[in-house]
Amino acid sequence: MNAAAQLADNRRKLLEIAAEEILENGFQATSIGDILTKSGLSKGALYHHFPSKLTLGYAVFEEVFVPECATRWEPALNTSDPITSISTLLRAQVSDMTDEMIRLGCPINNLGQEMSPIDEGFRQRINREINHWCDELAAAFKRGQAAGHVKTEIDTRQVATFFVASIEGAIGLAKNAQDRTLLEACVEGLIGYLEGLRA
Amino acid sequence: MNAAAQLADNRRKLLEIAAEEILENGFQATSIGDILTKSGLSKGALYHHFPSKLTLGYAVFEEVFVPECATRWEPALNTSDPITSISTLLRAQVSDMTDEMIRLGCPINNLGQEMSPIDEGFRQRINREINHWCDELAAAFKRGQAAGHVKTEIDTRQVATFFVASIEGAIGLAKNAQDRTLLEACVEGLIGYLEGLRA
DNA sequence: CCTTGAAAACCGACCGGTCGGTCTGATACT
DNA sequence: AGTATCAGACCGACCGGTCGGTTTTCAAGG
Repeated sequence: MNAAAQLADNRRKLLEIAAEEILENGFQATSIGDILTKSGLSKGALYHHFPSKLTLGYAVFEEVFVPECATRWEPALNTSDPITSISTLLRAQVSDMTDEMIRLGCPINNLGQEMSPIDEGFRQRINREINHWCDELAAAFKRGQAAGHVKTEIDTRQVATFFVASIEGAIGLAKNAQDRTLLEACVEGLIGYLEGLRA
Repeated sequence: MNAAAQLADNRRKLLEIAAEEILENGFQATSIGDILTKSGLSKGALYHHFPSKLTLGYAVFEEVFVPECATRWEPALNTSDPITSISTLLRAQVSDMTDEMIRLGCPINNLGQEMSPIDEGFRQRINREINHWCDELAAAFKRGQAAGHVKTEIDTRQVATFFVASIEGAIGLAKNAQDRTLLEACVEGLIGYLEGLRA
């Protein structure tokens, strides 16, 4: 491996291990020392790549959590029949979730709940991302309306917001209970709601 | 004030200040030192009443957060027309929420999201409480069915679970955005869903 | 092809400070 | 006198972050 690749590799390793630790313990309770031990790298290496713990946290959010999430949801958005495609993806995502994922919940929402009230940098990043999802979802519903699959009288943006809230709430409930059946129940409730929006 | 009353008073003061700190910073990031400073009491006093920080946290949950929450929701549950009474209470609760409450979110859900994956004691307490809400809500819907106000074909327990998840998710979204209009939008979405359950 | 020099990358001992928790007394009530 | 109720000095562990020094890399000059 050449030097540039090694360099990028070390940075990536730090990011991914930090992501694991943050997902498991939250940002504040994540220890730099633990990240170093797990990665086998030194404190010098970490602080060479990231000027502070906070900066590392922002990078984890933007370079690990957000892309992960985008990959997961994109397939459902570019269709003319969003209610069907979203319902299908929803069920598939839930049944694909490991018990570990149930236990840990949504990385982005976790971070938001922990950090939004106490760090404006996190808050803005997370808020921007959630708005982005709502926008995309609302656009998908609008396309559904144009294609005649979705009732025209609904406020697409409001429906999108309610959808995101319900999903995040459902993941949170299942995380507390460590019980995927809770998540399944909520998803069926949500799908029932969506079906009510069909034209 | 006699001695016994003073004693109980000190314990209560510690509980309430600890509750404020936990709500603001989360449990792990809450410092015993800060609680002592704010209360004007000493470390000796705190560790006389509570053997550990964790025990204090459990007590805050059971003696502050849970009763607060119960007071807030009980009025909507003992009626024959739950959809109407819940919708009314929901709108009232949201418009009564201060900006501070929007910023901080739901104490119980906050604690659950932070502590459930890493402390079984918190997890069980929180899970028990959430189950209790779902039970009460489901019972209210059942009474609504018996009174002919709610569709008989719905699974009341599933609806109750979805309801709780959506509320918690909505509070979480509004907390991230620090924007009560998000909460209002979600509540209208949820009320729309409930209206669809009318017999 | 080799040497060289400076910059990039990395190392880990160390720092001040904070943490939760303990312990020894002092005080006040019974 | 004896016991419940503190007060606060103190403890070791750990925290994020710094810093002086070492190694690696790589282009330029010969």
